Amino acid sequence: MALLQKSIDKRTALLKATLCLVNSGGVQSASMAKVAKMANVSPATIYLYFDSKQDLVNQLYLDVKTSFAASAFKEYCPKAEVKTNFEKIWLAMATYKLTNKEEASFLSQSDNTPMIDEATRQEGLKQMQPLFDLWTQGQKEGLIKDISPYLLYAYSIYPIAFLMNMECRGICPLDKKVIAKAFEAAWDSISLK
Amino acid sequence: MALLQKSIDKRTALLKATLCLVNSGGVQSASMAKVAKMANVSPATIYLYFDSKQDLVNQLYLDVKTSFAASAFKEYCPKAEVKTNFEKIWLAMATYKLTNKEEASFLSQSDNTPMIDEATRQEGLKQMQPLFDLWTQGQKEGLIKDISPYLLYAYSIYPIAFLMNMECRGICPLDKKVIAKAFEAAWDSISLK
Amino acid sequence: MALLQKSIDKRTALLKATLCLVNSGGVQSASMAKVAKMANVSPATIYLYFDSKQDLVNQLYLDVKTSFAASAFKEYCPKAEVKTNFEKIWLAMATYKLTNKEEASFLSQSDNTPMIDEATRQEGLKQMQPLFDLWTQGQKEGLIKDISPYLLYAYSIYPIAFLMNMECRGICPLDKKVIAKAFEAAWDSISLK
Amino acid sequence: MALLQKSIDKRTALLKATLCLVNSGGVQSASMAKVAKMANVSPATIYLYFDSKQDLVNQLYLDVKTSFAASAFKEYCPKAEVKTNFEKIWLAMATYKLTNKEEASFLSQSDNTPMIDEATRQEGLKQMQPLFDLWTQGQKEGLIKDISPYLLYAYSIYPIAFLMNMECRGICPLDKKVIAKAFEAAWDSISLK
DNA sequence: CATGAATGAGATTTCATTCAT
DNA sequence: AATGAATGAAATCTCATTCAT
Repeated sequence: MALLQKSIDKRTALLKATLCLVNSGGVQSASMAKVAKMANVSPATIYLYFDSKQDLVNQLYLDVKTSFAASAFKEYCPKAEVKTNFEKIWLAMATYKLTNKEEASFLSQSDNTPMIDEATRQEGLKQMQPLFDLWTQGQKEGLIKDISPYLLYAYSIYPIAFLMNMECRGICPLDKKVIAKAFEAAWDSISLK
Repeated sequence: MALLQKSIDKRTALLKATLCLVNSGGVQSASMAKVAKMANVSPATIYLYFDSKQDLVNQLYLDVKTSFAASAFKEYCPKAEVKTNFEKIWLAMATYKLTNKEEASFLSQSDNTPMIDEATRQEGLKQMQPLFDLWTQGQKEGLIKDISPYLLYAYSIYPIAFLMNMECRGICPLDKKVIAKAFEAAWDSISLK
Repeated sequence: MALLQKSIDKRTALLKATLCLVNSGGVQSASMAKVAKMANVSPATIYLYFDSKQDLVNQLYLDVKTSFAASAFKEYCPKAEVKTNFEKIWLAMATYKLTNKEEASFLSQSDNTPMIDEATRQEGLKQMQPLFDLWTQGQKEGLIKDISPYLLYAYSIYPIAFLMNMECRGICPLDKKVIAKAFEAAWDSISLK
Repeated sequence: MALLQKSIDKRTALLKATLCLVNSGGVQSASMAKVAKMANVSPATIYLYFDSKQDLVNQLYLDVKTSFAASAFKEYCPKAEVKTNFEKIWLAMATYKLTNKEEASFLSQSDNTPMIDEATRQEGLKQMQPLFDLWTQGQKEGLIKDISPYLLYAYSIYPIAFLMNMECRGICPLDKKVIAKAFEAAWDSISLK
């Protein structure tokens, strides 16, 4: 058990190191040697936890995406109203991205780069299922536009990533007011009327 | 003249090869050797046209961004109405991205990856100036929400990239109907009322 | 222990290979690939022991200079007479250069070439301190001309390198008689009377 | 004739550029491209004047050695006394090295480095013939020690190079007094009594 | 379980040289 | 005579991965 604990710590340290390095210089700058050094282990040790660099990055992606989804849907309540639920989820997502900038930045890189396996990406997408369900419900109730969930995602969720990037680069600070305006825009783009 | 022409051809071939390789596997997989081979020149020749790999990628970014902007603003007419102009620009952008998928895919990668110099990125941003001007005008006329241009961009322009990615991966085909719906969502997100 | 021993062996083999290659064709002809092959390791292995080619050459310089100084001053005895001491040192130096031609040849190259860092060169110079001290003592005792140590070095020590070069090129063989004459010339150039 | 003149200028410019570059970073840093640029010609032009890089360096060596010898023996008068003649030559050499530091530095590099062909080096050595003749004369007259000319050279001429190097590195400035002391040491090392 | 050492393959970049003009 | 463009070969250095311990 002590050993297992230790192992989990190392796995976590390795993922954390990878996250940090990929963020600051892309996948190419996250060499296994640097990852190992930052996680205070030997390069060889990485291969006890991951099959390859590709596997390391994929697992990181899944881990982060899962933690992102967990945060997003924590307060999701199937019985509540659609808009209320959407707002909760949207805010939770925005909050997660503001609070966990490294993770957010990594996800936005992964989404636009061939660095993650297609299969893994699909796996990550499944985590968003509750949101898709909510939209279907909203469409049935005539609250949300009857368009493809990809459009809904593109207009109501995806923009958050752009705003995050701007914030991280110091170009556009995100305070509560801006967040509120952003949510408004998100809702306006997908809601009927 | 013959010499100069030849040179321009090679430069173009090199940029084209880089574009193609970066798209299929990220910057890291676009090795100078592969780029050279695909452009049918010796690796050493690349350095007659570009200072370094970084310079090659930066110049590609600027070239593509410039061609994108040229297409986007081709029919922009300062005297026309704001919404008409915005629609023209938006459609031109969408058309460009649908017609030049490689370029579009490259731009979306560049925007979320540390592969382009910050300075070069800023340079590229300037190309979007006419759009910013249009928004300012729209805000004065009370047609467009009084929010930061970054928000406007995030909600009305940035989503196009997401839709492109989905189309490229065969997940969400973009026909005229979807495009129309997308524009609607874009306009709804930023317009007043 | 086994590991450490092995490491020292490899470091030594790499330095030895570099020495040999630099001697036969200058720094430029001592490519990392050739050094690696001659030391029976992979090129990558070199970088486990040295930071860069520059570092490799610098360390070689320091190693050789140190071993040279060790030989030179082995029998140096502060209590003995100045001339006796000088003769011992001078002969030890000449003997070292005759016995270790590769090292001697390398040192004479280093001293006239921009291949060694200035800092490293200074470091190497410190090894000659006992000789400088001896000269100072000799000057106090009125045995040695009251001139800059650089002049003393130029006339009594530096010429050995020239003779070595000639010997190596088969131009001027150095037997005991010649050595004796050479020492005489050295002493005549720096001694008073 | 105009053409010939032009050619000589270019040859000179190329040699000058090579001299400068070899001095500041060794042969390896004097790439043909850099030499061409510094001489304001195309790389291809170099090959109209020299067969190869090796040939370029060899010819530079011979040119410099010849100009050095010309200066050294300008005032040499077979009828004058040995010591007078030697002093004239020695001073002319020292003066040349002080006045033409670039050339001097290059010569001292060439003499200790495998960068010059052995054949070319021999060729250069011939230029020193008048000095060897003078020594022979001096030995006959019982003024100069009866030792190999290589010893004589090593002790009376070679040290100048060392002093030059020190001066160039700012370690040991050479004023008239030091020069006088240096000559004294030179003469003491080779003269009888 | 953990590692330091080792490496073959490959990355970016430079170089001496040639050739069409 | 002169050149700018081009290049194959090679230089330095890095990397993902393995293996003996």
